[in-house]
Amino acid sequence: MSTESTGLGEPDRTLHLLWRERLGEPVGSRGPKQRASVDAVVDAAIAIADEEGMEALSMRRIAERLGMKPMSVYTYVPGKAELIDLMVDRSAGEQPLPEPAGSLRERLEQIARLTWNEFLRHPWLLSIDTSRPPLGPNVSDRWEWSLRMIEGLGLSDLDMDQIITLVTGFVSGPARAYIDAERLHRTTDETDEEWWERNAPILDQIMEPERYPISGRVGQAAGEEYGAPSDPERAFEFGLARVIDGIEAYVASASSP
Amino acid sequence: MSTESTGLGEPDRTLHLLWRERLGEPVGSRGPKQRASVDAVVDAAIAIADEEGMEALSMRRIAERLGMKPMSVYTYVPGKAELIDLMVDRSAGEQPLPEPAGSLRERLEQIARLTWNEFLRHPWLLSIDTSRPPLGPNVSDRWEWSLRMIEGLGLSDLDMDQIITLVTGFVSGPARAYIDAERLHRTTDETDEEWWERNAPILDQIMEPERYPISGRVGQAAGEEYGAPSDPERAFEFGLARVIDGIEAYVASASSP
DNA sequence: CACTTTCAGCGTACATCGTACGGGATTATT
DNA sequence: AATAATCCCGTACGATGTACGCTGAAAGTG
Repeated sequence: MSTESTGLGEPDRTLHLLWRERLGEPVGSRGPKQRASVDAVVDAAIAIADEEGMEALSMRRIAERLGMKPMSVYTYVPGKAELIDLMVDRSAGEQPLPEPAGSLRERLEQIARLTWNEFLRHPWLLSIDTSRPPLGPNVSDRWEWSLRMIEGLGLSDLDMDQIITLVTGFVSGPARAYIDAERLHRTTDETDEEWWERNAPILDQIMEPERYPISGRVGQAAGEEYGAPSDPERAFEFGLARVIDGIEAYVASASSP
Repeated sequence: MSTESTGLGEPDRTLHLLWRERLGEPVGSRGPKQRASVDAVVDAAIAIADEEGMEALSMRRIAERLGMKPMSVYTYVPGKAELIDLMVDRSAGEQPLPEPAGSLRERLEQIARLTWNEFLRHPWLLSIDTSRPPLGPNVSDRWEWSLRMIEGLGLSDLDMDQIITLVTGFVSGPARAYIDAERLHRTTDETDEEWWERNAPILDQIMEPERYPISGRVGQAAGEEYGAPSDPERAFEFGLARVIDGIEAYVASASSP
């Protein structure tokens, strides 16, 4: 139930693993051939996390998937903490990063949608504490790309940093809601209506309606409009539009005087 | 109360625990006196999570803190999952919810700062999947209060819902960064400069500067301005101002025509 | 060829976790 | 006094991450 974190492993060891492709492999190793590879381990881990969630990810399950015994995984990866860093960086490299083009609004939307897509592909990213992201090649490339999208607008370096942080940070909220709703539908056979019919009697008995007039009204309106308790995709579009409006206004006022 | 209802499963149990105070206790229990209480368990759990983080929270540690044996905790709480729901709802009730007053901007700020404070008091809230919040009394009160803060502006019910979601959702990003930075300072004896001096040589060797011109420039500018790798409190203020600007513009356009 | 060095793979073991089960101790009701 | 309910806890099970050290395969060296 508790969340995993990035950046917990040995920095030295982790960095060398993250940048292994651009560093060149150590040549002339003596022992037996490796049966697998770091990439195979990371792929297996991501596959498990995608299919069954982060709580199902264990070193033993990874080994099983690769046809090895548990301890053999440690031949490729120092531990679980470092493996998670590798998973995050690998996920960050899946989508192409197109050359900057279009209006500011279009560019910020592109950044946000890229992040959105990544969360939908790999829901487990949301159960990971990525506050201190691993400084791997793909994460770094993506950061550079994001900044390049808003380069040349007359913004200070600090403003650029804060704007990108705001846009990408915003996405996690609605993405969480989306993933959660989807998982609920997949896990249980219950429809939203059935769930509501099962819980409503208890809530009716417990929550005095006169204490929650606005929640009640808003909740009902939302339910009728969405045909569900929530519509995260819509929340994403709504929030994104507001955030970009705010940023546009700021850029206009910060670059003109 | 002792009905082993086949129709109602887990949510039933959790809801009754959450609303236990307003439901009234079952009177005339036969067995031995209880040595502790649900509140004592929840308090102990929150204390542990506050002091040592979510990963240190275990049923055994809670028992230890209460002077009982591990399995006795299950007398008060069905399991760890339910306990976490109780922790979240209890945390939501710590701060007073003042009557709505002031401009829209001031009100939205108040909502955001309340959320911000809550995350700083209880950092473990950030390592919890709160996408489907427990429908407890404090969480419900807070939701109602938030909606009441923007009632009467001519907004549709859906817009109200989405605006509150946006404002509170935004906070988690910078709060995560803040907590993480603070934890890093407390955990290690290293200053930011020492950390950088230790990692810079590796990064210099690995990351070709010509591939990351903007990141390099922005990172350096930020470092010099903040005297640290980041300044989450500033990011919070910056982002909040943008988000509210965007919402204000929307409210003006949505309520006038 | 024989011999040495190195390292992949894995068997075993340990501490820690959540919690199912069932039994003794304690109390209020009958 | 008998009965029924209920707290507390001893024991145990399966799962987790991973430390340690062995075995045998492959490469380098003579």
